[in-house]
Amino acid sequence: MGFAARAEEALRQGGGRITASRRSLLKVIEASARPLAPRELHGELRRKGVRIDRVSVYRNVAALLELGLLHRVLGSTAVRPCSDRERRCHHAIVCTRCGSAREFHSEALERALADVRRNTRYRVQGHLLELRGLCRSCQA
Amino acid sequence: MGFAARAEEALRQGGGRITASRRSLLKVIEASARPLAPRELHGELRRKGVRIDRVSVYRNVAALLELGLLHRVLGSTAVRPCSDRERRCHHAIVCTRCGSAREFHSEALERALADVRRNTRYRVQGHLLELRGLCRSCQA
DNA sequence: TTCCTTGATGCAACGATGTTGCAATTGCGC
DNA sequence: GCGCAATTGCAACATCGTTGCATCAAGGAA
Repeated sequence: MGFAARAEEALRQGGGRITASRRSLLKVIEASARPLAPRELHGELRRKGVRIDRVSVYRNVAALLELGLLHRVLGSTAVRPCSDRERRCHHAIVCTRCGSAREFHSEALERALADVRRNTRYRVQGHLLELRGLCRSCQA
Repeated sequence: MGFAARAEEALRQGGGRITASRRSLLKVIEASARPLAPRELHGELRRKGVRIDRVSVYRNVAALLELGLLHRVLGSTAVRPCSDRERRCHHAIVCTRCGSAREFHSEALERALADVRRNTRYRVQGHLLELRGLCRSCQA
């Protein structure tokens, strides 16, 4: 199931409504190969002729983050759809040139993190992890 | 060598000058147990009677980041001193309650990251990693 | 289909944060 | 001390995100 469809379902289940602007927003997020910041989302929508206020973009992005449907790229306000099978711990690698993102999962990494968790005096609640690099096509 | 001393040395080597406000800023950063955002640094300095403009705080923080003397906490503008032995790859764990930060190093983690690096089609350039949790005293 | 409730939107105003240009100041090598 | 250039302070500006409130419209009920 695509991101937009999943999001609509989740919004509905939370007592939300599916408006035209919302649908357009979800479509833009789904269609983008790279994470987009609220202002970029707004610009993209306007370019497409969708008349939507930037406030609504902010509010919708906030709602989608709240529902766990979006991830925020570390150190930026850009967001991207969470992977479909979100239960496992996923991390992302973001292209420093074009901004495209891919999620990955590594058992070894999970084990190493669990290790760190055990060896610290902190009570670990979570972690932020993101790789940076050049994607396949940007390596040319 | 403390952070302030290291920073003064690095600034001097880069052709910089050591002004009174700079010295105070470095002292505040060094003395703080937790990462501070520019506006917090400014507030702290004013509270101490140091007359400094917020613009100067921004410019100095930028310079120190540029020199690799400060780290920025992920997802915030707060900064903290880099560890003295900065050559090894260090990561931080930040207390979600009081904001205090500790650096840590894990061989297993490094190995796991190297593993991920090998298994992706991206040409990895770097990574962002930070743990979140409760420090010893905030667990009470 | 039409009505009605209430969530969603647009607008305007505001607040916080960070930046830039420029004149005045001051560190520091001479 | 002197003078150059780095640094600072000030003011104005740009960006980004938020809030209050009146209006609109989604979608369930009749």
